[in-house]
Amino acid sequence: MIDIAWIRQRPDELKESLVRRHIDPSIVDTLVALDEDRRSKRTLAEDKRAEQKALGREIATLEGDERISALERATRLSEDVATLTSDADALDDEFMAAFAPLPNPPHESVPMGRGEEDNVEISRFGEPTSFDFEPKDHLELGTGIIDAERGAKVSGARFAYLLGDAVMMEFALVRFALDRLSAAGFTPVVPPVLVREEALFGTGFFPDDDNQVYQIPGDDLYLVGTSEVPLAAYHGDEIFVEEDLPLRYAGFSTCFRREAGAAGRDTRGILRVHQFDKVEMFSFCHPDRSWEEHEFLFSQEEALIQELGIPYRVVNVCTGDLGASAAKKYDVEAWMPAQGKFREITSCSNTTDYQSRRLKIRYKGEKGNRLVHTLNGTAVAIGRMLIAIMENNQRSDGTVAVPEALVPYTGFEVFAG
RNA sequence: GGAGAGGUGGCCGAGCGGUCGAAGGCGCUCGCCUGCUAAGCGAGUAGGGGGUUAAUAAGCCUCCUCGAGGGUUCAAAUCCCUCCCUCUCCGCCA
Repeated sequence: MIDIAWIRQRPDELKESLVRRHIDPSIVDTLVALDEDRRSKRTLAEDKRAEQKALGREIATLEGDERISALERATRLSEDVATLTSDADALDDEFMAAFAPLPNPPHESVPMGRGEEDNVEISRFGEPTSFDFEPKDHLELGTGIIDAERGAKVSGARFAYLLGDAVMMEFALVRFALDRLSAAGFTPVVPPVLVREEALFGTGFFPDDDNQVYQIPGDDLYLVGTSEVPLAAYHGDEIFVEEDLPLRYAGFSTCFRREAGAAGRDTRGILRVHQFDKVEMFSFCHPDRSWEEHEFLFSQEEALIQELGIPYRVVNVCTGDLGASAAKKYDVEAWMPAQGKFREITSCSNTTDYQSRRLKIRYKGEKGNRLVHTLNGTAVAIGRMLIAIMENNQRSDGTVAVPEALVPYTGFEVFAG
């Protein structure tokens, strides 16, 4: 959720930011009018309520006829307060329903664009891997350690079993990421993956993306698509001491995504599945320093991929491809030899105060309590990283070389499907 | 799953229908005092919304919040209902 002050003080600026995101800016005029309306209604209701409270106090001191006539007046007042209040509430609801979905204004450095194709490449690392043989894809390489067929039998499409060395690789990657991130000041966390609706609303996934989320109907719980959700909500409704910022966490969790609307896309292998594990960075940071923090998180992200030796490029995600909560986002796209393409493998966002406002996460500063900024970035998305490693490090005999940095964690240097 | 107890400010804890956003204590902040420290004295110390203002400076006015949401009442922290959470005992369990 954005700051209401935008509506009141800088409506034109807000319109511009909506235009950049290809959203009809006329909503702003509606909201300005609605906002004035609701405030004047609220004032009316509050004045009447103040009157009621004053009379109530008086009644306590009255006796006899005086009391009786005061009670009569109070009854009428009470009715007035009830109607005025419910009118004001209705206007508030109407306003919030239109206001809450407004997306975070993009940072000035975010490129204009409609969709993924307009993201702007800003850097590259390494060279796309070349082979003197026909490279295989991860399924061919992992016939015995990635079982998508039985995954489908048991759970349906987009589910897979990981076995044997693939599992060892997963835990090696997790431990590798956690070790590096701990050293950089991140606290490792294993969060709950089943959360209440408020956590999803607070992080901006609801109401916009609710069709991507698995629900547990009997218990009013939802399976998270990323540990960003429980990590952000972890400090919900809290007020930090300014000196404690930034607070950095590295969450490990399974992630569940319905992938609604992705039917037919990336159906082969484990690139796009309903369930995968991921190490995610999350930071609660001082609002004046969130852009530095964004670069910092991203540098951690790059350091991990570089150490694993995967060729990649970085894109600055354009306005049309940015989620509602992000003011800016970098995606890392790893080179996928079997596809001959760069594919998204991690992403790193500054959501500024969009989440903290909804989740009420503040710090106590000299000028009073202010909202913190929150940021998130993928450290390692296991499935996709596994694909990148297998496909880039494959050898002509169908085996895969373990990246040097991972060998201390796997205990083996080569594996085969 | 069964039985019981409870959720009040940074913390402890009183209040059980009106003058209570809330006694008292601890902690913290500022000041005073004191060779230093400790002790002592005085003042202050929840969050949020709206209004006033050039101002998300101070101040002032006002509303909301005593786990959440409903209800009763002229009036609710206090009474009733639902839900959430915590604790104790029993059962079950990785």
